Amino acid sequence: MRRGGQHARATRGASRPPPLDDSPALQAIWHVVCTIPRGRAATYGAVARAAGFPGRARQAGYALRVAPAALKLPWHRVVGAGGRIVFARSSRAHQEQARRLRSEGVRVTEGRLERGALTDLT
DNA sequence: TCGATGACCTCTA
DNA sequence: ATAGAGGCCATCG
Repeated sequence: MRRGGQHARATRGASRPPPLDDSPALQAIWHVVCTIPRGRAATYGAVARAAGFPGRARQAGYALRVAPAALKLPWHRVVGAGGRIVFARSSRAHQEQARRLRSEGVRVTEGRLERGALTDLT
């Protein structure tokens, strides 16, 4: 992928945690997403943490965003803190995510998942 | 190089 | 419950 054709190799400072744009990092996140059991959901933060990137929830979202459709990830099982669907209520993605979750037996009301649907991946 | 922009989170008030 | 401030970091113009 590498959307803009930009190439970013370089400066892997040993001072900072490993960069996310490395394929292994993306795969680690994608893998974690695959481990979320059917009928449950995990937050972006939990996914990032489980993949070895605590505090980088935002990057978990990025990983999902750039994930090849061919991977067929259960992306709908990843939600915002507190079990909130992050997409705008009016958006197509929001409805699609709610639809998929409900089809797995998860109750979704007003963009919120029922308490208990969340798993911390620990 | 910089500033803005996100499928985000946590803490305070 | 809502709002703001900080923090995080890859991408893009």
